[in-house]
Amino acid sequence: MTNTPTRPLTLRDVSEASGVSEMTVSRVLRNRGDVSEATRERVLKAARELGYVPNKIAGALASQRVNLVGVVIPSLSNMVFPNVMTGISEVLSQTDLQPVVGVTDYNPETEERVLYEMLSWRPSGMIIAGLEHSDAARAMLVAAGIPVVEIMDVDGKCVDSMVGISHRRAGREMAQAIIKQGYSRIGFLGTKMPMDHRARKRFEGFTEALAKAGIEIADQEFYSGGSALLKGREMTQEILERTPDLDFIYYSNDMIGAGGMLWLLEQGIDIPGQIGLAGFNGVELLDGLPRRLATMDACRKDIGRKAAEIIAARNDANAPDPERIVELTPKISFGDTLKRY
Amino acid sequence: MTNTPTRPLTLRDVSEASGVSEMTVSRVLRNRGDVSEATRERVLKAARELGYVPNKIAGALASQRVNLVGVVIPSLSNMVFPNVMTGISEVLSQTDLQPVVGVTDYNPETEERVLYEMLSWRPSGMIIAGLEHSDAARAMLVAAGIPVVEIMDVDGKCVDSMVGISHRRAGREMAQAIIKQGYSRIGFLGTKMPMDHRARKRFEGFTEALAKAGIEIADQEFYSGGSALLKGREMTQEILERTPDLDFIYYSNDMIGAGGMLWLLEQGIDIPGQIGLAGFNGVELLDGLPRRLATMDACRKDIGRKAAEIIAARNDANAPDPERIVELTPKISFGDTLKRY
DNA sequence: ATGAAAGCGCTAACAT
DNA sequence: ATGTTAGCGCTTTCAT
Repeated sequence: MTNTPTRPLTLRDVSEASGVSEMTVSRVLRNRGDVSEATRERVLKAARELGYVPNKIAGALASQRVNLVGVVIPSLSNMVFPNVMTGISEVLSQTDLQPVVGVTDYNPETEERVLYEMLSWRPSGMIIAGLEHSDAARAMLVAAGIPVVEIMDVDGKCVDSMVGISHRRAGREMAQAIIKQGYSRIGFLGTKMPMDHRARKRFEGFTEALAKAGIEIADQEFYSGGSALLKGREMTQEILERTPDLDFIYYSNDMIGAGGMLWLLEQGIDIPGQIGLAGFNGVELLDGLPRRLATMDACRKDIGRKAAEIIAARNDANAPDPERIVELTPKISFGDTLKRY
Repeated sequence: MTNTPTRPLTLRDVSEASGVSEMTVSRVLRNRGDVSEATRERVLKAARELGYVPNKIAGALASQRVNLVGVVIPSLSNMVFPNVMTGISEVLSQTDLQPVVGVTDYNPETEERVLYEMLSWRPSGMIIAGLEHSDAARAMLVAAGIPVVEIMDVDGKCVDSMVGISHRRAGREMAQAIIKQGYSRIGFLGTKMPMDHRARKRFEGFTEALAKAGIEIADQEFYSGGSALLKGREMTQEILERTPDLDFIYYSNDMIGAGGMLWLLEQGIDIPGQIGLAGFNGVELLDGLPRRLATMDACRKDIGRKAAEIIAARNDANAPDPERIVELTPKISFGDTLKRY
């Protein structure tokens, strides 16, 4: 503030400026231990006037404590993970912990690298999307010796703890609801992402439940890249040209579902009478569409919140040990695109 | 890998396991200095088998170098900043620098806190959205003595460098295009966010250009919260009930513009004949809508890329000094909702 | 090509 | 209530 330092300021600078030992300055700045109000103010004043910003690197090394929580997610380009982040932030902001985000692009090697980088900062906890990781990644997570919460999915084994929904079950339940409403010529449109294990599990659950009712997917197609809304529009047209007698389309996410819905409405097709539609996610973004798409909420914010609570509890010596496995249960919203009795 | 350590591993552990001094282990792990191939391999093997992850905290303290770049942005809940992040990541991934994201929720106090936290980790550079910051925040940025790039906006003074577009000009140019096409009863629908200075500047540029043509905004309204698409729908209905003779609506972002468009199409209103529409941002997300909304690309990814390039160059002693001020120039896409000759 | 010593800027633990 | 000492786990620098 007073001058432009060429060298970053240290505790020592504040100590000298205030005439108080480094240790006491440190105490004041961290609100730790007893410090008289007088010294306290002198120190604060000096720190403020110098524009001192503590060096957390040194602090972390000395205290062996880092108030960072690593969050490893596959993508930021749909609303799913930002919503999860919101839940995480809401909870962590009540503690002294801070989230640090890393993005993997659904790439296992990138995930490994991101994880390695994060762990090398010795965070207090780790939140990571999915249950599928390379052996090396899993080994790192174990060796880190910190609380690890794997999120989004509970269909599998976790390293330490997990919070999520069963995507297999989600797929199954949607299939059951569709069958129950009398649909039988069912198509599927999804993303071509071999590494999106949750989408895969939903699809598996979906086909499995159909099979149990003696129904097979009548047609299906997978896309990659491009605007989801546009892809939904295009693919819906294509699949119906190829298989005109479909009476239902299940989409792997709400965005392509919305694209399909808009196209069908333009064609004057009766939804959900002539053809029914459902997506997945419960994207608030789409609330303003002409019809509400049938969907299933993935509990994104709750997942983030719960995961952060687990990390926070495990970092708090006084807190009771939290549950290690938390399964949330999404429910179907029928919206306007899935018949109901 | 071999056993589950209760204490994090250190260089010393690798040193002992490989029978090589800590210093040499450090050299191997960082690919620095001359190390014989033989020792090199012994060290790598030991490190791998132990599952050693270096402690960057100690490394950073000793070397006085942190390969982190702080990125401070207001929000993750629309696609704008994720797009910026993509550009930043693309460039930084070619260097040894890593982005660390902080979110301010358009709140100056939060921004100050996030900034303080980040700077306390002594990052190698800082990218921060906007030119408007509290005095304290600005002082911290200056005192940090690191490259700082303020992004998104160039209408103002920067601390150190800036990359963005002129939102005032963007608003002006949209107004001029609208006038040129003969529209004259113009309404505005926007977000109520006093801290979104860029939206404010666009609005100011817009009204200013209208004024120059002797036109005043015929009606306007601001909203906050909720689904943008839905708000666009509702507000469009409201503004037209209140002011039925509007022949154009300018929206502060594409999402509410899309909501408005959908509603107008449902009403059977002729777009862009009876009423023209324009938004702002160029959201790819919306490509699949029945009509393409007129808009202006905010150059989000390029802004991220350019900002990261500046940081990277300034961290590279061999690189030439980059330009400190970069103004990108968005252009209008007329889409299907703004008449053209 | 390898090692030894010093110290980065803090905080824990122990005085006083 | 305040100060002193000894590291935290690395890297820099200087030997060898």
